[in-house]
Amino acid sequence: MLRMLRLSKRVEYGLMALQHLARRGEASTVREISDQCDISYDLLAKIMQDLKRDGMIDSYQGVRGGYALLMAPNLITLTRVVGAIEGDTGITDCEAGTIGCERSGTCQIQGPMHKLQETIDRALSSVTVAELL
Amino acid sequence: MLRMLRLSKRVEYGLMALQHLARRGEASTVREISDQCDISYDLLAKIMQDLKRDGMIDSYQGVRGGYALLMAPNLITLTRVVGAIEGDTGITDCEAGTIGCERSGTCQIQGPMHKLQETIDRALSSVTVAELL
DNA sequence: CCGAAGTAGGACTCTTTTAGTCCGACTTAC
DNA sequence: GTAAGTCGGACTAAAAGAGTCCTACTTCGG
Repeated sequence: MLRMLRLSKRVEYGLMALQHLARRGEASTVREISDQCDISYDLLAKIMQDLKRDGMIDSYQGVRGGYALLMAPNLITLTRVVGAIEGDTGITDCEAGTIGCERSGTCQIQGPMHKLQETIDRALSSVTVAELL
Repeated sequence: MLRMLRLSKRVEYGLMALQHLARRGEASTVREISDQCDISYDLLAKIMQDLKRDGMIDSYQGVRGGYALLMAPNLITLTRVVGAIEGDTGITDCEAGTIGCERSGTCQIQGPMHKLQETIDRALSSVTVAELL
């Protein structure tokens, strides 16, 4: 019913996958992870590509290929995972900073919303993959 | 483009309306607020009803009617506004607690997500309408 | 050098949520 | 009794989210 203020499934799946990689010390295939975590293979495959593009994991192609962590789990913040998978987010249009909010002249809640945004960012950056283990 | 982890427009509008009511000491009509804040009249009308149902504002019907604050601005938390307008929210399906997450047996990130949820709740309850003035 | 097991990635489709509109009813001051 | 309000249901349109499909390209092992 409600989706506001919610993490996307893709971010959830990304976190699960990172957790899996961190627990297992070595590389895993998408199939392995999608089976164990019960996630759609195709969907997870895309997410892994996003995470790789960001640089927090690396990929090995061909048979016997897979993905492996490239950073220490305690250095991978939730902020970074969200950024890698979804691009920049923000509590409001303003904060997301995509296109200028057309109400910016009249809007009287920008300041407080900005402060709230900072608080939430702090919350997100305080959680790392290490916390998931 | 992106809506994840974002406040809904309805919550934004609700906050603007509450701010308006708090600044003006007396009752305002929906029309007044929707004009000044540049919000769709029909949409805002619905939101005001939600806020009233919650008890943070009261309504006066008939000509010369309108809405007025029923609580001190510093007692109206963002948590409460979100609750009044959207019902319960949560960072994940689990946390929203609507229906049991079908992955609850396998899911390995519940615990940490719960902690994150608490942090975000704390952030939301630390902001009140008084901060918007 | 071929095939199986991988990753890479574009283009879709289906569903849910959000935002916003429309309309008719009820209430009350003048 | 009518104009200016709130009340509230039903509806539509647009966008985001979740997931699928299909065709490459890469590489190990026989």
